[in-house]
Amino acid sequence: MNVKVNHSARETILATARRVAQAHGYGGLNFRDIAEEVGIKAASVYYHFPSKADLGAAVAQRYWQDTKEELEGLSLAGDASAALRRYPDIFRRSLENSNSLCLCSFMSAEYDDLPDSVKSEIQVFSDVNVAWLGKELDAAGVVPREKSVKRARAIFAAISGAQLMARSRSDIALFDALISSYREAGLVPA
Amino acid sequence: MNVKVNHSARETILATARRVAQAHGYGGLNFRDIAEEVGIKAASVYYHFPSKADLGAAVAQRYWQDTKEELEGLSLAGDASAALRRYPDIFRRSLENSNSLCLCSFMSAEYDDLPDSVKSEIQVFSDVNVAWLGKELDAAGVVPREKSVKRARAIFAAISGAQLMARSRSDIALFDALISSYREAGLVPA
DNA sequence: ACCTGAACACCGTTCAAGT
DNA sequence: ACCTGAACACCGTTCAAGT
Repeated sequence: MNVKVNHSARETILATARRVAQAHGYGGLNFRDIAEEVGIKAASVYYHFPSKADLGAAVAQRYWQDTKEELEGLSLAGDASAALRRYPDIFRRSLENSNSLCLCSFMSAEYDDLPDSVKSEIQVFSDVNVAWLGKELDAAGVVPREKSVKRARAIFAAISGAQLMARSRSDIALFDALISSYREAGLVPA
Repeated sequence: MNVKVNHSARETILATARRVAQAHGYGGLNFRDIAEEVGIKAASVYYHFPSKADLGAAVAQRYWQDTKEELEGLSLAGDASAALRRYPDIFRRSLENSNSLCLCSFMSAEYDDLPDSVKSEIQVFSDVNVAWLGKELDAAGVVPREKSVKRARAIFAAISGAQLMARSRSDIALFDALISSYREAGLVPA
């Protein structure tokens, strides 16, 4: 696996903005704070991203691209059942990481206040997740083929909700209990 | 049923703030816009609510109180199975109402930026929902008694997630499909 | 190519002062 | 009791100027 570490200011801005957005949302993103963390001035951020909408869209795009790569890695690491079993861990890791929320969930809440370019990038995020889940559900054969996309959406929504509820209590054990309950009920493959 | 219409400025502020918070979150609450809608000046709002934290906490408290009343009404209207069947409609109605999100979901996303007083009120909201669901699940006998609270939490989290995903697409049919999928999978009583 | 100081318009919030 | 003008701090953005 080729891990690329990029030290350019643009990449540092992107990484910082992503962290901020997962904790405070698009509305909580502000160029002055990001600039301070990166070690440049707010006005300099505009050299790399001409507007807040551009920064937000770039962050959201990178977010789904990274997730897509991670999901592809999951697929390669084992069979479909194993991949599905490990899927919730992606959401768990956000919580482990300073009680962070999925960027897509936060921005879904902020839907009314999002520029169109940001909206469409976060929709790609859920599309990527649903497509991956549908494919793995098909491969695992746990659900009739014609139901796999519908079930994929349900799993994505339910796990997003579990992460949101766990965040509101800063309680990772609650997240685990919710996933376990989804499995017991038969929504999520065990 | 005694419907009380209250015309005091305080009540009008509360109702306006609730609507704004369900669309734009706690961060999106702003005294100038609320004041304009109410017909007073921004500074006057501070007479009724000494700080934004106080307004937020009052809105969140009223929100769970109203929901509690609505749930009690649901319990009285039929047996436990019927009540459980109609539970998702509460979340559906928010979407029908200008694609609004549950206040608790929005504020769970904003957790890091919430005053403690607001945090604790929105936690009461989920407590109220989980307690009601647990009670009805027990009465309906759809799940072993010792699992009813765990299942109640799972249902609440999953339905919250469905509402969030549907909002991000402005698509009520998606909400319906998700709930239907939860029922097919056996998570939510059909 | 990349960065900055300084400024602009705007907004959330505060508070002393009004009636 | 209820409201307001005026001020403050902050934020997104611009731009001429620096290296």
